[in-house]
Amino acid sequence: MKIVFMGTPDFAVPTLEMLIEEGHKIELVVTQPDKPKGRGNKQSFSPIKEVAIKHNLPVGQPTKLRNNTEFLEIIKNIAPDLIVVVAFGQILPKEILELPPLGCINIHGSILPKYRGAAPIQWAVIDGEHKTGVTIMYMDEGLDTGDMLYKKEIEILEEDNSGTLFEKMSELGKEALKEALPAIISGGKQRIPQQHENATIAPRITKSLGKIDFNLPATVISNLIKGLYPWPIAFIEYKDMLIKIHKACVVEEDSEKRPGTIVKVDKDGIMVQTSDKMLLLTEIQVPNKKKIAVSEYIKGNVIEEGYVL
RNA sequence: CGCGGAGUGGAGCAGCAUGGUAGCUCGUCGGGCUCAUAACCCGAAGGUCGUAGGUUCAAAUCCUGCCUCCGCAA
Repeated sequence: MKIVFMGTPDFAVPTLEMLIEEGHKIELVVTQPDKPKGRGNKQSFSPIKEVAIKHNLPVGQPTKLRNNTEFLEIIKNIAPDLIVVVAFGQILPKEILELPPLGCINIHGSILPKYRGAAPIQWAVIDGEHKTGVTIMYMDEGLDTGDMLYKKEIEILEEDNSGTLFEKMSELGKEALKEALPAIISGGKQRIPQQHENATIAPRITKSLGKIDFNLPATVISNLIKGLYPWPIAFIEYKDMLIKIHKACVVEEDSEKRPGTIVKVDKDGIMVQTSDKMLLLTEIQVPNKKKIAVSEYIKGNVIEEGYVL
């Protein structure tokens, strides 16, 4: 069986490695073009490209797929039986979707039809969901609207953030696909249409989401901080400084001060009043510096108690 | 040539424009107070100020090269 794999970030890596280990013939690995990255703008490969190179697999990096006849020809010549797409970052045009006899399969990071779109994992954390999962689905022309085939759930723990959940779910996605593969190869008899009326959208995360509003309840803010970790990181404005908040926890106490008031600063962290309880900021980052525990930061810097954020 | 920041006792920082005894907070060690303590008081140890040169009577501080680290943007 000939497979074309499309994917880009770390999230897709376990799945690609699984397909290789299972002995499937990967005819082509498609990933996003190399981009200048890091200090000095050095060119860098996507994690998926790294894996492809390691296994001597051919790599394709089209800038766009839509109206790209050249790339379409390449795929046609390969004549894949199946295309597997994991966090690829581009919409597949109809011509490609219709090409493989076994279809185009996608691993999506939510229990569809909830959280369709670019950032399902982050939004599940931000919304304070207690569980989420992955869905294996047949792709169609819509945004994560295709027929479903298999699901696998996972609990979102108190200590989870988007980063930890990403790691767990990339493994979960791999397992789900592994388990669903026999059904896919046999022709996909169990297509389950989505209940479109229950769909919700998880749009791309932007930095501006990260501004913390202390007029919200502590739990909501805590979820936001966890959902935006490890990127783009929630932040506060303190005296003309943007301070990123990497980690924080809810404290079950109410100081009855105005929301946003810095109630106390010590080695445990920065205690801030919210609309209900208090939030203890424990790991922060000031401009041009790396992230640091508050207990370290206050050894040489001052955070003013009583200041209102 | 993407933009920018930084290298000072174990940690986090100040000092540098106006060169001249190396300072602060924390930690460590010793002692004291206390029923007790991560609290408080007293004391101590610990630094070739990244590196190589230059200017100078004198350089953490001014000049030049080099090394290393970090943040942002994507």
